[in-house]
Amino acid sequence: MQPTLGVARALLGKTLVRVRGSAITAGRIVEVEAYRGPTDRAAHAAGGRRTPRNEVMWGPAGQLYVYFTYGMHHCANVVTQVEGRPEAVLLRAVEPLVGTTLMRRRRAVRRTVPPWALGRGPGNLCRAFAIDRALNGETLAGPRVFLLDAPPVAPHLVGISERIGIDYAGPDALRPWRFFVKASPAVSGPRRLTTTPRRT
DNA sequence: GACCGGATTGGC
DNA sequence: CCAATCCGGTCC
Repeated sequence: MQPTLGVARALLGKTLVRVRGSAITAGRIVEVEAYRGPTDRAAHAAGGRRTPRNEVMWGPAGQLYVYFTYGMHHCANVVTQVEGRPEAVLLRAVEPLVGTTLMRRRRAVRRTVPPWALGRGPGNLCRAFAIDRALNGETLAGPRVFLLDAPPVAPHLVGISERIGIDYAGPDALRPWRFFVKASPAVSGPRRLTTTPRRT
């Protein structure tokens, strides 16, 4: 089983596809973050916490872990390890490829918002792709959500930084577990690098 | 059962 | 900088 940092890195460039009835949206994953089980204070499974909300994280790899936060946003993760080992990769941004009109309607944004911004940020991504808790535990090989494989993004094109929005995590807030495609306009948050890209 | 704060976002 | 707006986690 590939380590979660490797999965995160490998997810960059792949296409996320969402099918709902006849409606199809798809986008290229350009920003992700790794969250690693009990020892990661930023993770929902920090300290070994196992609750109804994060139960899917404790399950096998290849499922979607979707949670609701700030009273209004959903965040989607890919579970990455075997049962009993709660690690996941948060999908933070995609570049829309298919269904931009539908994404715009779901987002309910003004026409001045450019297409490349429709999947920028974890909450916006979920809204554009109609991902909510109904998809928590959904397999990523299923009819409603799946990934299309793609060659890895070349290391020199990948930025690495601290994860966003986890200041409460103490020293773990500094871990360089965010990966993004440097050239993509759809990347959310700062592009400052804390680490030089390397093999993972 | 109460209380606190969030893996966010957009507007001022 | 800050409000929005529910829910989950924690502790009583």
